[in-house]
Amino acid sequence: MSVGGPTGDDLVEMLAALANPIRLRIVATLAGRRDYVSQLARELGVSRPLLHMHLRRLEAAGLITGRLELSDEGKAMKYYEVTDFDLHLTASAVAEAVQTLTRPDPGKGPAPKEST
Amino acid sequence: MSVGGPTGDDLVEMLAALANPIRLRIVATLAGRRDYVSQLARELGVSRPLLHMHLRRLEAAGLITGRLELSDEGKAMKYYEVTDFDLHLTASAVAEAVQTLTRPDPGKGPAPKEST
DNA sequence: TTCACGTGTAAGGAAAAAATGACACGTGAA
DNA sequence: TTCACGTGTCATTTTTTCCTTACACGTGAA
Repeated sequence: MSVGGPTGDDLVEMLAALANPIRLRIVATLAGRRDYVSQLARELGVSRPLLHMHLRRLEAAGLITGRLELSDEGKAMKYYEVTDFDLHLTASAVAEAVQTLTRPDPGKGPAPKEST
Repeated sequence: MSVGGPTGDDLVEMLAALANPIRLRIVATLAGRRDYVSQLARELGVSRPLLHMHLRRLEAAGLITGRLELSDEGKAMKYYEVTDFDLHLTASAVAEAVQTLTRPDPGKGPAPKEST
């Protein structure tokens, strides 16, 4: 059971990628049909540079993929589409993923001991 | 079916709450047994003020709950435990949640139009 | 009283994320 | 050539998070 899921680090990256209104809307939009950057920017009402950053983040997390294509008019269009990710989050799933966390991120020392 | 899931805003909050190594480890730890703040801080190797902040964030997202109890020695102990949340994330689930997003967060105007 | 251990919060700085604006480059059509 | 539309990046500012330090309060035991 439990698809084994992503590693702890990957999970954090995916969650961080989804934990943003704009990126959530990007995923939602691409869930219906693939789209190219400029068009997507217009539909979402965000600037291209900003959209570009969000797209990179989503793609880095493996939630969307983009590829450059040439339109009939010879223009380079970058089309993005969603990958069919499937994250099932429960406390136990999190517990499992945490075992593969390589960024404990605190100083890794025993503890910051404060009162001694 | 599809539990109907949380609203878009709630989803963003939950995702943001989970998108952090420390908070993920908190959830993982509490998935096994409930625990009180100071003890949890020692186990995770983080300072109490820091843990406190993370706990608040998790509780605000509805992923954990805490209640103050009096120990036999009369000390006030705040015990936290995980709620049995169950988030199923797919592109279509995101698309559904986005419909209830109240923080489009961009200026809400049509678009920043840049070249015209 | 003092110490150990529990609770909590407020102030301030460092670091990361989000957002904007100004660029540069390429192509087809007027 | 110039315009419209596509691609991309870099530099900078604004905003959020994250984290530490320091403090305050309460109780039981030495």
